[in-house]
Formats: sequence, structure tokens, C-alpha cells
Amino acid sequence: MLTIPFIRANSEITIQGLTKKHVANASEIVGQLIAMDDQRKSLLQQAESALETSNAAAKEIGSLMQSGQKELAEGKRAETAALKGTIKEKEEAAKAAEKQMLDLLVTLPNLPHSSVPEGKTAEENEVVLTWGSLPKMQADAQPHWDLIKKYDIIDFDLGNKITGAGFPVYKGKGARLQRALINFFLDEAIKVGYYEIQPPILINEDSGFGTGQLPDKEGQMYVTKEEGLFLIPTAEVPITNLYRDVIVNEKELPIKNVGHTPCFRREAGSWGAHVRGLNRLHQFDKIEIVQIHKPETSYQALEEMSLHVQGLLQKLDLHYRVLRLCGGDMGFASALTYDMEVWSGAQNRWLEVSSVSNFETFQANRLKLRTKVDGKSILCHTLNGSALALPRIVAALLENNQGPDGIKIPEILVPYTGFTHIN
RNA sequence: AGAGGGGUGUCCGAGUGGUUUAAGGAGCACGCUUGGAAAGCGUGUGUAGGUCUCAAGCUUACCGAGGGUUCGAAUCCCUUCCCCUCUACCA
Repeated sequence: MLTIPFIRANSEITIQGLTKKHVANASEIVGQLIAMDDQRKSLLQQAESALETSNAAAKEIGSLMQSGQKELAEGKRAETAALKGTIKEKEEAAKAAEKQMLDLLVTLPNLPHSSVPEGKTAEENEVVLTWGSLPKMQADAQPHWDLIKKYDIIDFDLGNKITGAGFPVYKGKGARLQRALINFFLDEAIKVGYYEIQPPILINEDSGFGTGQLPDKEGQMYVTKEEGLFLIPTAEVPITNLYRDVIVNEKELPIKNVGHTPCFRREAGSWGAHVRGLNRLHQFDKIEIVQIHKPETSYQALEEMSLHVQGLLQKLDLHYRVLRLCGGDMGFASALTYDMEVWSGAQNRWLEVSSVSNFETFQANRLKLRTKVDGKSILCHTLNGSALALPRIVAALLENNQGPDGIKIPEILVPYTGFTHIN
């Protein structure tokens, strides 16, 4: 969430940024917000000055009563009783004005970083770099949805039976490959200083709000019926929310956390060839890295996180590219996002496997995540990224590494899997 | 899940309607003291909002959260969350 003081002080920048993110009528909205805030302030002042009078009178009544001056006290009492109505009325009006302002403020996305390219759709994302080369595929190369059947390692039919579409069952070497990847990704993160967290995978409403899933995107999350808890769409939510309502000691920054969780996404309304097989699931595993920084170091951290993710892809020897997302394709809360895409040899297209973002103070403002610099409390910057999401990595590994002997496991994973081929 | 007890500042802890502008202690910071340190003494010590050119000052809210009663609420009432003890259940 953007802050009102920032918007007031930088209304032109705000309007430009919102426009880059394709918010319609940015200029009007900013004007409205400032007007609402003015109204809020004025009502609050009225309420507070009435309260001040009333507080003073109440105190006076107290001392009059103690000194036995009953009649004087009674007079005062009548006087302040009359104020009650005004106070309540003004307080309620101020609260209503604030709510109106917040309701609007909460709908505004974060402002994009200056390096974010203009553009509306994924086609306008900027390719930052491409690593590796196209895998050499055999003539009769099969897409992963055929390979998983051929080797009987991932079973969608069984998943359909016990849950529904998009909930595959991993079996045998398929299950072991999952476990190998999870451990590999966690170990790599721990090696470079991340602290491992195993969070709950159900979250409450406050947490959903803190990282920006609520109030807008509840349709994308599963909810429990009795408690109204949400199944997490990503470990970002519980791990970042660990720091909700926290003033972090400056010395503890930067914070670097990593966690593995299953992730749940309803993805209502998406079907078609592009979502076949492992390309899009309702439940999948992901290793998430989260960092919390002082503002001046956050962009350096973003680059470091991007390099970490790229390192993983390089170790798995996957042909990949890095995109800098354009204003229209970026997430709601992000100021700058890099997407990593791996080449899928049999589908002949790029698959998104990671998204690394700097949210600057956008999440921190909702979370009330602050630190103190020179005695003043300031909002922290939050960042996160997938390192990595499993299903599409598995899809690419299966497709790109298929051969006459079966599917070859990358060297680096063999100690984790305990086998060299799926056959 | 049932019964009972409890949630107060960075921490411990007093406080059941009016000098509580939250006692007292610990911690922390600064100062005095000292050859240096400890002890001792003194001063300060939260968050958010408003006012203000800045600072200071003034002011409002915050004793788990939300609402209510009252001229006045940490204190009384209602709702709710969390913790502890016992019982029940359970991996």
C-alpha cells in the first residue's frame, strides 16, 4: 500500500507511476485521495479539540467531588454531557473518512521502479539475458505429460480420483525427484546465508492483507469453511508476515529467510494446451526466498537474489532467460520484477519458473514492518523470489534430458535422488 | 472439547471508577563520581495520529482486539482472540 504522506509530497510521480501500471484515471484518484485525507484531518481535529475540553472538565469534576463541592461538580457534569454527542459524531465521521480513503488507497498498485519498461502485455517484457543453448532433442522427443505416463512417475488420474484436476500424485522416482529438488534448493539457499523457516500453510485474513493477497484476490485462494483460513498461494505470505507489526533492530538487517511449502492456487478459469500436465497445478511445491532490507540496500539484494536463482538453473544445466517485466505485466505489489523462464524442449516454449521482486515499502506499509534509523522509525523494504518452483523445473528436466536410456538426472542432483536415470 | 485462572510499557510487576499525567523494580542511554571499572547518585527511556517552516512544545489515541455503560474506564458490562492449569481426546 502506498503511503499518504508520500502521495501528498509526490503526487506527480505517483500519477506517472500508476499510469505506467495502467491504472485508469490516476490523476483523479490521487486528487480524491488527497481531498479525503484533508477531510479526515479536519474532522479528526474537531473531534480531538472537543475531547480535550471534555477531558479537562472530567478531571475537574474529579477534584471537585473529592473536595466535596457537589453542586459545582453537577454543573460541570451537565456541561460535558452535552459534548458527548459532538465528540461521537465527529469521531465517527473521521473514522468513516479514513475508511473511505483506505478503501481507495488499498486498490492502488505499487509504483514501478524507473527501470521498468513501458508496456501492457507479456510480449513487451524486456529480455535481460539468455543463458545456455537449446537442448539437442531426439527426433521423437515427447512432452512431459507423455513421459510421466511412460515411466509412471506422476499420476494425474489418481489425483483426479482422490482430489480433483490439478492435484497430481507423485510416485516412485517421481516422488523421490521432488524430494531431491526440495532438499537441493533448500541446501543451496542455506549455503549462501538464508535461514530456514517452516511456516504454517494456512493463514488468517490479516496475513493475507499484509502481503497484498487480500482484499482483492481471495478468489485465487482456497478457504477453510469453518475457520475462514486461507491455504497459502506461496510461502511468501506466512514468511513475510512473520514480521507483521514488528520494529526490527537495525543490526538484524538484512533478514534472509528461505522456506519450502506446498502452494495452493485455485487458478479459476484457466484451461487449454498451455496448462497441460505440470504447466499449471492447483497444488505444487515451491522454495521461497524472502529478504528484508533497509531501503538503500534493497536493489542490490534484488540482483543478488536474481543471481542466486540463475545459479540454480545453471547447476541444473537448464537453458533459461531473464525478463524484466513491463508495467502492465507486473504484479500488484511489486516495484521491479525479474521472471526466470526455462526452455521446454518438447513444448518448444519458455516456462516461467521463478519471479523475483522488490516490493520496496509497499508490503511493509501494510505489515507495519519498520526499523529505526537515527531514532526515527522507517518502513523496511521487502523482497522475495521463487528458488525455485518445482513443477515446471520437473517438466523441463524430463523433456530436455530424455534419451534412449531414459531420463538423465543432472549430476548435481544424483546425490539427492540416489539414481542417475528414470527408466 | 468441558471447567477454572490469566493477558498491563523492552522485561518483571502493582493497580477493581476520579492527583494513574500507568506505582515499584530490572534493563538500556546519557551525565556525575573514579586512576580505570563496579557500586552509588542524577536525568531520560514506547507506538501512531494531529498542530507546527524545522525542532521544541501542545494535543489525541493505545493496559490482547472490538464494542458498550459513565462527566470520567487498565479498572464495570458484552463480544472475540490468545496463553496457563485440570479433565477429555489424540499423532
